[in-house]
Amino acid sequence: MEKKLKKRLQPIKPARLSVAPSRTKIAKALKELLQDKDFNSITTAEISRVAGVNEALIYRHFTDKRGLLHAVLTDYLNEFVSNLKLDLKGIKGAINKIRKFVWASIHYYNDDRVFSKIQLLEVRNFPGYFESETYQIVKQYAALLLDIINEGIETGVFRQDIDPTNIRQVILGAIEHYCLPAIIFGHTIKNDLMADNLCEILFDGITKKH
Amino acid sequence: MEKKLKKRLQPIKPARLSVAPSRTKIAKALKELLQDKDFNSITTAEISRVAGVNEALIYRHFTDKRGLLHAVLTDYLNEFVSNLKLDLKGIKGAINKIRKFVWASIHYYNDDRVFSKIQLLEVRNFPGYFESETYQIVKQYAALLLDIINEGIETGVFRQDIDPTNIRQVILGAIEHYCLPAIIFGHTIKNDLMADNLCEILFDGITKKH
Amino acid sequence: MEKKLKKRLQPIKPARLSVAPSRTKIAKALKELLQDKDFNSITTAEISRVAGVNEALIYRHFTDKRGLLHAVLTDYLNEFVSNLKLDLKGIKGAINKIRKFVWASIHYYNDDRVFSKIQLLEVRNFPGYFESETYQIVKQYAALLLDIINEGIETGVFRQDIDPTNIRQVILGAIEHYCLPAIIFGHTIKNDLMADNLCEILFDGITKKH
Amino acid sequence: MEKKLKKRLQPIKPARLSVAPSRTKIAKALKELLQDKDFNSITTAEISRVAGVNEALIYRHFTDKRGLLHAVLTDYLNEFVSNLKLDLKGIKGAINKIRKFVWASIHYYNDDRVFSKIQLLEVRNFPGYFESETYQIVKQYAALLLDIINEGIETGVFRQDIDPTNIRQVILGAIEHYCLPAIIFGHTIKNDLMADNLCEILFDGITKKH
DNA sequence: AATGAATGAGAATTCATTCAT
DNA sequence: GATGAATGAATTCTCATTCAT
Repeated sequence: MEKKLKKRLQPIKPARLSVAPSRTKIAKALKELLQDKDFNSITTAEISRVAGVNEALIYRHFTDKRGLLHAVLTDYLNEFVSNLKLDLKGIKGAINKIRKFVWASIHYYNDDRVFSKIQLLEVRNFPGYFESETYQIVKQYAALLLDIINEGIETGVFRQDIDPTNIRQVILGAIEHYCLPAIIFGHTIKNDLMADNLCEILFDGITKKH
Repeated sequence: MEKKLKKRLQPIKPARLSVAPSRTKIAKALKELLQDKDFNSITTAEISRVAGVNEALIYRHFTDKRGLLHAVLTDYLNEFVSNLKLDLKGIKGAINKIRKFVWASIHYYNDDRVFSKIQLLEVRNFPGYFESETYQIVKQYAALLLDIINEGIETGVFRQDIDPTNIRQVILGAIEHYCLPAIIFGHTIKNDLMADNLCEILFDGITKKH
Repeated sequence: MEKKLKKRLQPIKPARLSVAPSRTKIAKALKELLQDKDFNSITTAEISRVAGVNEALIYRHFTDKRGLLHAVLTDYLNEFVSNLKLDLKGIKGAINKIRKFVWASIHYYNDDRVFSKIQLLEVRNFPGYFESETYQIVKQYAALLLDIINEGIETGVFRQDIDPTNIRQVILGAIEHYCLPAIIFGHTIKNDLMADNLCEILFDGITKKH
Repeated sequence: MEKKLKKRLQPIKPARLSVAPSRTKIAKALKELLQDKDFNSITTAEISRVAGVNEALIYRHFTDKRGLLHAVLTDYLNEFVSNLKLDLKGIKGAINKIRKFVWASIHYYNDDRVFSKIQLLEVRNFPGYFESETYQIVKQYAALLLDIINEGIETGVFRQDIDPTNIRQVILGAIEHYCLPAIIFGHTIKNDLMADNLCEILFDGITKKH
């Protein structure tokens, strides 16, 4: 009875807080370190030191040093993709959806440089990345875009003479390379301007129309 | 004296063959190994074994293991860029030049998967890459494209309302992501078709024109 | 006193069942694991997983990982030695006793391969083994044999010109090496035949008698 | 020509000196350490420290920490077996050969305690031992004994009613267990006495003959 | 130009064990 | 009696790189 009382008196915690706090500390420590160094030059010793926990604990919570990274990335990407899905709700028309998609993607790359760097520069190089869960989420992201393109084609606003996956690749590549210099050299991206420009090109091409 | 005589009797070789044969062997060995593994998992021991030379010799010819890679990449990129420059000679009009540029780039990514993989997946992740000679050559490549775009704008075939460097990024990104899946999963790229599709989108955009 | 009372109130169980069930689970788990791996490559984590209990519980019931093994071995050896003592009861004559001893020993090695392996291959290598309780029981076993030999010498059936402990060593060694190949390579031992052969040699030697 | 001269002027070295001196140092260091600790508790760091060489050098000369041990054991056993073969030359009669075999084996166990300990207590427990080169040499040793036994049976001095491999196991076991206590507790073995006693028992058995 | 030998420095991972609850 | 969380300590092996010759 006393126990029950005690429990009730404690602040209500959201369910997600049930993950071990040390796990969170470790993840946080990695994120922090990624701000300054690339993943490969971060040691598990460092991570544990920054996290203030024992090195072995990393291996309780994650299979691996790389497992840790993927867990962190997965969390992050999941959040991004689900946010994006939400953002796209209620938007009418493939055109507008693409705009939103482009804008949000740029926003994401702009916002969290740590993850952008990993995503755009590091992770592809990791052995096993293309079999990882992380990559599965990236595929969801790409699938989202493909759906929009297909919708656009079906509703007659996008051209039908080109394979939609090709279109998708162009868009993804365009977004990425738009952002890449800023990521690499640490500039800020003007989100609105960039998104507008990019969509302009995507929708109407680079030739001058008369 | 005997040696000299011997040399003179041999067929005349171009100057560039004067580089030490061991240097070439080493470079070749690395290229060979890169076919199967990524650079980081190739050891200097392996390189020297495959090359059939002493491990220490790597350090006679190159500053570093990474130096070796950059040398190899530099050779490769130099060749590509100078070929591309040549290819562009005599072509009239920004449109046609872009077509050529796109086609040649895809051709390059399609042709030598080893270097494509390194270029698109690995090298960006290397510490110091963006200060490397290799990157300088890549910048030449990008500059080439920028020149064409500027020409197009000046001659009024390309739209003027968008920053040419942005246009360039879109094109570079589009090319890259067009090729990426094939690189990653080992498909062959249909060069002509891909180049045509890509240029279609680039020139006229993805919306349906009436 | 209270404790005693409490005990009396509980349903009457045979004394040995009073050991904590978790203790038994742990011991059982170790035995199970020993079937496939050697002791050193079994981890406490594994043991607890197989036992279905918490890892820390091992340290409630046993001082040590090794302590656990010794406890398990001790149980086992105790049973064997007391059985052997029983078996020898009522047998008349040193010769017959030796036969029984040999037969029973082979039977034991034949029967439980897990313990044979440990006994013949592993345990001697453990630091502190020769000070362990387990070893004390093995010494009882050896003492049993020595008694028989002494009896045989006193009753005039065994030769008196050789130190009985030497005789004992020969017998123990002979038994062991008779069984060793089967233990190592997993054959079955033909108990009766082996025991007969062995005794033949022991009793009369390997030279041909005329 | 000059080179040749130079070579000839150098002191003649035995071929075996051609093994890298560092290799020898490492092997020696291990042997030294084995005097006090068992193999598993010796670290590579220690070995290299005692050897006065770099730790990594161990891995140049040997595949493994265990590989090092096996190399050392192999050397040792090879020497022993070839000595034994030599010792047996010129001896007539299976009986005398067995005597020699027994005497030499005890001598060997008596002489180098380090190796005896490993051989009798440690090595059997190593994963992969029974597939190792070391074990192959031990098999040669056992084969040598089997040959003698077979000779004895053929020439009618040994009994024919028992499988020679069984006889062999008895002899090997007897030798081993004769020596074991001395190995374990560090006594010295009285080689002649022990060999005589052992042969007595082996040849004529333990029963009193009238 | 070439090499055999040697090395410094690191770094990930494993595990038995302890402690607070 | 039982447990989840945490940890200290250790250790093998890898590899790029250097140096004397």
